[in-house]
Amino acid sequence: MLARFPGRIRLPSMKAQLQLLLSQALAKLAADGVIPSDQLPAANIERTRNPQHGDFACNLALLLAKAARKNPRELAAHIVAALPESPILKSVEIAGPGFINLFLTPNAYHFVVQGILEQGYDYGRSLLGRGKRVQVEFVSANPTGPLHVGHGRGAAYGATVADLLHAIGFDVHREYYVNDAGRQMDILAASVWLRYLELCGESLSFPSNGYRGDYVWDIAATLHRDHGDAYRCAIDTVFFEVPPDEPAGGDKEAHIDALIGRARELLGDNRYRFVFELALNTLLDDIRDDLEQFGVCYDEWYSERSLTASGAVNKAVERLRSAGHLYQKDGALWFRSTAFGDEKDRVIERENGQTTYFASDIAYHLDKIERGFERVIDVWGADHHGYVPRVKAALQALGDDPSKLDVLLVQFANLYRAGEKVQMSTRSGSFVTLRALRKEVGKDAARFFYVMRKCEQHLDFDLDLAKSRSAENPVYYVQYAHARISSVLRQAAEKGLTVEPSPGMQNLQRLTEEHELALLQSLSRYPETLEYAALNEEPHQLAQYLRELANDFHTYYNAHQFLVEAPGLRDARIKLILATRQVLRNALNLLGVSAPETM
RNA sequence: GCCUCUGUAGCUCAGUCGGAUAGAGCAUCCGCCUCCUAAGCGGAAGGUCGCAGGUUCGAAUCCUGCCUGGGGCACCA
Repeated sequence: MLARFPGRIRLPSMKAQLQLLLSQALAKLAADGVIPSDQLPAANIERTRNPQHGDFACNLALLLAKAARKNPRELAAHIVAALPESPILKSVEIAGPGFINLFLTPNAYHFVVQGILEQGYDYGRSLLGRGKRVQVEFVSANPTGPLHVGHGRGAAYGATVADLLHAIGFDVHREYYVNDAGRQMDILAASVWLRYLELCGESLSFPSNGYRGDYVWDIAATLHRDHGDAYRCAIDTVFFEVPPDEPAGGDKEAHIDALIGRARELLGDNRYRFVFELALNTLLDDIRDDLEQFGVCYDEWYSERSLTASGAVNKAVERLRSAGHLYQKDGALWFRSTAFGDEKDRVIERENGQTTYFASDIAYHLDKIERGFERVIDVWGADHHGYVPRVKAALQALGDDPSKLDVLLVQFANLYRAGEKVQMSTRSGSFVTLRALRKEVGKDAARFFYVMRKCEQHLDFDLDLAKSRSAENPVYYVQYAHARISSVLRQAAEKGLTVEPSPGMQNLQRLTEEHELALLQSLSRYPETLEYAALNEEPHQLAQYLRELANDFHTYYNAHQFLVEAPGLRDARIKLILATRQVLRNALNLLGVSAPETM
């Protein structure tokens, strides 16, 4: 669905047009021998903060002065002289130590409105990524319980990064790695079975290390409703010779492991498998549904178990072995990851013969590379950061380029209600689920708030603010701008005022008010903002931009009437706000936030 | 102890891979609706960019050291 590859040729953005002019100037100077022709720098320009410095400023002369053996101002004069003519360039000035300040014509901005109206949904999108294949793996929470608010941040962040990359022309593959193997899943299966036994009327002491959430009861109830006593065993046989639990002075791990073993033994393979699958599928369905309602979709759900079944894990282990990176110690099989920068070696296969989670992960990442992704992005919780060096070490040991893998670490999100931090703990089961958060603040606010901060920042999520229908709430603020424009357009239609269908330039030249120029300037910034946000995996840049754009619009709204008598000016203003609405839509859409027509 | 993220206005945070006078939103104070949604707008005030050195034309940004806070250092996933 989202894999649709952008087909339409887009106009270069305002910034790209200027950069082209500057690189042409540089090429000319290089040909004339004014500057060294080797390693020409990219023609970087930036928006100025001070309008007296023009619309864009360029520091090329400062950067090249040394290599050209000229003083910066002199070199700047050469660059300016070499600049080709352009209809968007009004004037050029050399300022300060050697900055080249570029002043644009009013028409340059009027072209922007025209471009937005012509390109619509595609405005801001580009082909920069050249269809390069990128995989983005995110959330990948264990299906041992519903998603909580921490996963929510990874979901919003990962989905937005993927959408941003797609928007600038990458071929993006979104993937969820399902940890459907391993001990945690067995603990879940055992927990469900024990709750089921309780529903059958058995009384028992629930293991301290088992899963205690209500959803475990729900799955057990399903099992009991559909299958009656078919999975029931006498409680004495279940706990017979099981080592004591922690509260009874024993070891909780040994206790739960023994219970898992007993479940397998008493139920037999088929019946155990059934309980296990019921639990897994119920939770996976729940997670899938949860994410879907959060506007987060995947191209693939990749099963950890399939890696073992297909022999991929063994293959990865064998490749490491034959390359001489494995050794035996203390009965276990170790990977010498320290040879590739990790701080200690890691176990691949445990003493009991089972491969570790790490072994699966090596196989998984090897598989990602083998599937032909030129770039692999993993979005992990920051608590997993210690895991990065060993995965990269494995890729390197296998002869792959570890720099293809980019691990983005997302810091924790704390919820605040009435100024107080909401206490959460997995152990007590008191964590807040993503579903509950969505129900409380809505999808739009949740998506927006999650990506408002850069991912390495701890996020303080103010629930009251997210719910408030006021100007302080950035989501409402931005959405309100969209609704306001829609409202104006409705009234224009009611009054029978039509907009010229052609996005022609004539009337746009009437846009000369200060507020209009500010709005035009913001609209022109959208493509470069999107590109920057995507390349740096920083959705918050887009959120920030939306607030600024909405602010420019609200200011304009308060200062001027749009539906004025003069038809030419009215047409121009309507086009301007139409363009504004389009950009608001495009950006909100990329963040997974709706753009309402009314509020 | 080691690794990692963080420290910018009273609070929450931006700051475009080194640029010109460090920005925004809250909160505080002062203003703006007979007018397209006041869920809005304008203005004022607010700063030793954690601290100390270094790199250079130029540092909130890069390097080193120290301090503060979060997280991580399993034959768990």
